[in-house]
Amino acid sequence: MSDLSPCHGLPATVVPGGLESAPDAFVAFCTLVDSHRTLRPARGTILLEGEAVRGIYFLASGWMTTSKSMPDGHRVVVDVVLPGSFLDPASADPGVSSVGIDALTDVAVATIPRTSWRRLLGEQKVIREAVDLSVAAATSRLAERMLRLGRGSADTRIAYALWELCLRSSATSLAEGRVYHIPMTQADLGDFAGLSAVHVCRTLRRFERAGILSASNHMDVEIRDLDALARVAQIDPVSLPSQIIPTI
Amino acid sequence: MSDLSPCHGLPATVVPGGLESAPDAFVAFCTLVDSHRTLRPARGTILLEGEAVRGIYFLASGWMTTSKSMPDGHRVVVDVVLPGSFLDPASADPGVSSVGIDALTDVAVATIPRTSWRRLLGEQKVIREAVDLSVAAATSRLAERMLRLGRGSADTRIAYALWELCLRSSATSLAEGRVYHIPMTQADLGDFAGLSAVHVCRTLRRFERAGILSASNHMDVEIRDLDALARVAQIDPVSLPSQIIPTI
DNA sequence: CGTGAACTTGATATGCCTCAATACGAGTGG
DNA sequence: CCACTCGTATTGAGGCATATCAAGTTCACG
Repeated sequence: MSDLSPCHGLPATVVPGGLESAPDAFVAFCTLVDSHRTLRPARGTILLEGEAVRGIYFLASGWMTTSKSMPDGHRVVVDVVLPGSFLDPASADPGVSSVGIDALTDVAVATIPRTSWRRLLGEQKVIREAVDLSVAAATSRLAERMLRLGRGSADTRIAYALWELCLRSSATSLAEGRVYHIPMTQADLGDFAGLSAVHVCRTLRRFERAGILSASNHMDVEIRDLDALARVAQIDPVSLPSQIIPTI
Repeated sequence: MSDLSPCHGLPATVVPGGLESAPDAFVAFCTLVDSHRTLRPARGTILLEGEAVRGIYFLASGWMTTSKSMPDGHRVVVDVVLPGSFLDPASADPGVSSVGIDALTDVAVATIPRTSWRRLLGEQKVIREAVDLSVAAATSRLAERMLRLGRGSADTRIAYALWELCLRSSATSLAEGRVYHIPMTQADLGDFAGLSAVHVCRTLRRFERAGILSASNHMDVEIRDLDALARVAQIDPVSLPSQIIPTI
């Protein structure tokens, strides 16, 4: 869906797929993004839950999370945001954010004022379509994870989380023996999967003993038994990718 | 957000708010909806998870659910759909539904082909905006419930579910002593809140003994202690409505 | 080295699920 | 009018999975 492309001689910008074939839209998009691009450090807060929203976000590089918390302090990572993604944090009230945004790694992110954004969407049909597709994918992803949060065991939740992040973070498809890195602590992963950090750790160890995967060195993951992982995650490996990952 | 309005002399249609002030859009919308309107019986299946999607749905009357299931049979109600709502069941693959759709009550629902729908959105800015707002509200709602599914106790989940459904189903605001009906079984509510039907029952009884609410006669609910319910649900009664309910 | 963040592992408590039995209410047919 | 049935709700008993608390380890970084 996304492609690493140079953009106006500035540092490489990830742009939504499909734009290569529409030079007008491509240029308009890059101009807008580049004029609002900022850098933020890893582990920094980008937007607080309930805070005023200045516009939509486009993540050019790095990983971010959107999250929500309850008064008792419990937190859930609503979604993990990867490079090339749009993010509209607005709730039903367009001026109020429904989620908090945090940087997992150093990030380059553009905050695009809503008016400019709306204008661009009105003028460039290709971009409007890319955004609509991206929204559909995000919703499908939320639903998929909501299913596991609501009804899955800890095993299922962790297995699914690892699978989803592997799928999304790598252009190439999932394969046994593949090693990938997730820039999240076990506590983050717990908030993502609805588990305590301690139980994330136990579950990972159990997977490791069962020969399903290995996870070490701050979440370098190697999947050892793809079938077993799919079974535990309750995933259909064939249909899942096309449902949660937008295709060009 | 929605309003009961006569439409072309056909049975009353609920249309998105804001359209009254834009006669063109209003007529175009009603024409499209009415030409695709069908009636479905309560408890009937409208679309299966993974099935081919013919278009977007507009619910004119009645209640529906969107849901997902895991291979082991566990199910989650992703969202409850109320009259006046749009629903695009598409996943990242626009031809495949990410959720199943079921009727809770008798419903009047229009399945609008994606091409007609896209044309309407392109031509009528008001409708495009109403849809965008409705999508933002739905996403915010999902996030809010995801938080409780992932991290809340059974008490929190049920209290939140009841609060959300009361908020959304009544034009007037929440008030102590208000009685409202939820056309769902305890099993449905369990799938909505990520709990077994048995535990839904126990939780409701416990709430009743604690004087928080009464629920009888297949989910006629009366809220007796609004503050307690908000506390249990971990809700801010002031800010929640504007975040999950689109305003005209 | 010293410090702090992240991870690991153990012990304990409890919240929720599952199974099972029973009760209730609406609709149906005799 | 009653008997039957089916879906739904209620209540009890028991077990397991996960949270929480606590102690200890490892590792990166000063």
